[in-house]
Amino acid sequence: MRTRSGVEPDEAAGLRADAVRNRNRILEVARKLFAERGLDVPMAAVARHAGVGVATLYRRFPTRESLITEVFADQFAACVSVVDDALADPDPWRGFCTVIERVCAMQAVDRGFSAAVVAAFPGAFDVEQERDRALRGFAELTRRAKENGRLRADFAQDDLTLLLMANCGIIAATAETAPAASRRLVAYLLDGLRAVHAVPAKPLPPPVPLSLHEVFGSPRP
Amino acid sequence: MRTRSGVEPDEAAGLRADAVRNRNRILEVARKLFAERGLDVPMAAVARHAGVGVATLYRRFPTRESLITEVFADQFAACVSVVDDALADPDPWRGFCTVIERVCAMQAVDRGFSAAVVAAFPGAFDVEQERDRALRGFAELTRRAKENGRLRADFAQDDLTLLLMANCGIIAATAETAPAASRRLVAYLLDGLRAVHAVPAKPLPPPVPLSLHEVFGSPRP
DNA sequence: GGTCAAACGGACGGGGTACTCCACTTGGGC
DNA sequence: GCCCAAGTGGAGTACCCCGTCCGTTTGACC
Repeated sequence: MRTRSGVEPDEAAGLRADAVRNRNRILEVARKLFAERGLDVPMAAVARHAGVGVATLYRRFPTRESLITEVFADQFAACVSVVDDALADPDPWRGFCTVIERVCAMQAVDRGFSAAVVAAFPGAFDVEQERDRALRGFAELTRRAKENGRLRADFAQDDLTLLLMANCGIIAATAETAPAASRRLVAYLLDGLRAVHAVPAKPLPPPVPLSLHEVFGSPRP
Repeated sequence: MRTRSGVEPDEAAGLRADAVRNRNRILEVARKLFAERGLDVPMAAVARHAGVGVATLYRRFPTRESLITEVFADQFAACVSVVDDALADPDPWRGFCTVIERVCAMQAVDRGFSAAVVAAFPGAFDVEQERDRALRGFAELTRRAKENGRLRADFAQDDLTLLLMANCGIIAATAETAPAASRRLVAYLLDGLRAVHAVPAKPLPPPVPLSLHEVFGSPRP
């Protein structure tokens, strides 16, 4: 798993020593606040908790999104490697389940990450790139799992998004029980996603094309 | 289904004619705005669209919650009768499915109602009472459906809440496609809820006690 | 140690929302 | 038609949040 700890490689290059220190404190604090309270923590609160003026925060991260994408870069990278691991599993169905279980679990312990996954900023180069890579990998995984006969054939790519949105809903409405609640939802869903050879239930309603960032598209006239 | 149209029975009693008129316009407008934009529409916006001063709005509905509960009273009542209908169905599993499908569909066409169901204000006499009645009916329904062997035995009461929260998550993250997306989620979930006689999947994680209003419990220090 | 660009912090203007106050208007009983 | 309590609208207050500006401090290179 690729990580960002150690000497900051790229973004912090050329910064003065105190600036790097502050930058790290900001990221650390933001990570914690986002995890606890979600993505709409006031910028001023982040600055205050980091023991830093707002100006410093804004100089390092001109927009809230830039802060968010940097904060969750590790987690997004982790998602990619979750998919990679799963692709290495000889049992594609087990791999498929693992991906969903692990990503949902990551969402459950971090309100901010949960929301970030669903919002999934267009324009954040890094994130977009990694997301696409993860999605391609996941597509391959579903292909194999269907071929293998364990995943129902009418599963659509966009159903992953559906699932993550649903999980996000549970996490948003839930406090310390989020992980347990999420696990239970996931268990039901995975059960619904199995190709059962018993009586097939009614045919599935048609798949829905879902972009991971149409959250921003809600009309506010 | 009990409805509130016609001459306002209780809440509007003793009001002057123009006051009643304004009250209705407020409710009408609020219903539309909540449905489109969710529950956090500014009170001033409601007043403006209703062609009324803010003071008028606040005199009739001192708190936002009082407005919300009044606006969605019909829908909550409709939920009760959905459950009642389902209890009348000789096939308890079909009844069970119908309840979930219909309530989720109601959520899907109304962002505000979707959020209101999950928030489900403690202290709103009416709503609390109706909710409990609906929950009791639903409990009876699940009992019968399990006895009948079509609903998996490890289904817990609180799983309904889980399901509604998940559905709410999809609706919040989705625009005009909400109903279609919701239908698909529900189909998967109901499939996962069936008692399949084929290979049983892994045992379910333990049930989670969920109150329908712990949304307000998120700590903000 | 001296220099200076980089970095800093807090004050500030702009915009938005919740809720109240008060001078004016009006419905409806007489 | 008169009267007055009920009703009304909009201005006003008190927040909270975003993002910038500017006078001051400090790290790093000489």
